[in-house]
Amino acid sequence: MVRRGLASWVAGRTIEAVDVVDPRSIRRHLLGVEDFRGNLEGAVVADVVRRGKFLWMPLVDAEAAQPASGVPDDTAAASGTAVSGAPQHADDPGGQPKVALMAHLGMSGQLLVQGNDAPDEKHLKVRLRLSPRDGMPDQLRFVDQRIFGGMFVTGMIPTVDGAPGGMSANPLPLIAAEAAHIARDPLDPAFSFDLFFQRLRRRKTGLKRALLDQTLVSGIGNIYADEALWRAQLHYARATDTLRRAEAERVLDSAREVMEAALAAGGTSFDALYVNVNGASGYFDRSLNAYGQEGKPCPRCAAAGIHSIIRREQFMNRSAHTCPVCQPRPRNGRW
DNA sequence: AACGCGACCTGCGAGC
DNA sequence: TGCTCGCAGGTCGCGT
Repeated sequence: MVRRGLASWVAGRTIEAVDVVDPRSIRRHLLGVEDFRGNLEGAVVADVVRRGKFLWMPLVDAEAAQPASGVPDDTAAASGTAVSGAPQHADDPGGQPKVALMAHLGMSGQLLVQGNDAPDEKHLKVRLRLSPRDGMPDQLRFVDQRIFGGMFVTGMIPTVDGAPGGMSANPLPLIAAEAAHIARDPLDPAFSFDLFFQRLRRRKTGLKRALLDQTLVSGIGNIYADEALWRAQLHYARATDTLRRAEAERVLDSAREVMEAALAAGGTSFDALYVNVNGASGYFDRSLNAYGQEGKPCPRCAAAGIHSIIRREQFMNRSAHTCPVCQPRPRNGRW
């Protein structure tokens, strides 16, 4: 929903100019702000791809544009090997993408498509001026209150499994190098439950810890984890090596439901395109059953006429919210 | 391999 | 009223 919306606005358009309003948001681009701009200006956005909380835009050269420069040699070489043999991108005027503009939205980041007359947002960090297109605003803005997120340019490398790198309309078996260590998220069509379950069972850890490990499954943060566990009626400390297949399916299905509900609420709330990986505050306000509900009745138990109060515990320097009745703590690390 | 923890950053609410 | 303080979140990197 989020990514699809963005792609329809920006894919195929040239980045004509880049304003870095706050260089702190370019922190992870090691070659600096000037190199960041140099890589983007003149490039064409080929697509918008998402994996977990990373969202990137593969870039191709405009036919008359200067080649991108300043990309580290190792990533350039890696992407070079990927080019041969990969299928040609249908809408790609300049060959296979070698680099991508990466955005991580962190906690509070947003990508906004805005017209030139829209006033700057208070926390505007980066402004991309796009080539004009009829009926569409001309700016893509990165807005971030807390600077947990950021933008940078990274190389494109082949995916390990040969499947598309992430969720996209025009998938290529390439992935932005900085996201290559991130597992597919449960909404990705190429997500493999079998692979996930196999790796989960081999872990000797607790279920929530595993859900938060982005190298095992991505897109699930503290809030989604608590909500998914509540829906699946599983405790956060449940040992992963005792988890039955049906239980793992249940918690993943629950995570999908939570993610979809949050994305649906977040992707449609503004006229201008509004992207916020955290999901809509509206969704959080209305639909949370466990997270942040300490001291309130468990909705499921209440519906069954049972009195039970959501409990909050310290966990991983964060918090874990559970219903003591319908998410009982496992005994002996087992059930 | 698993895991804990500090750092990063800023708005907000609690407490004084 | 105005101040300080602690907390919240995702990710990374380091130490164990």
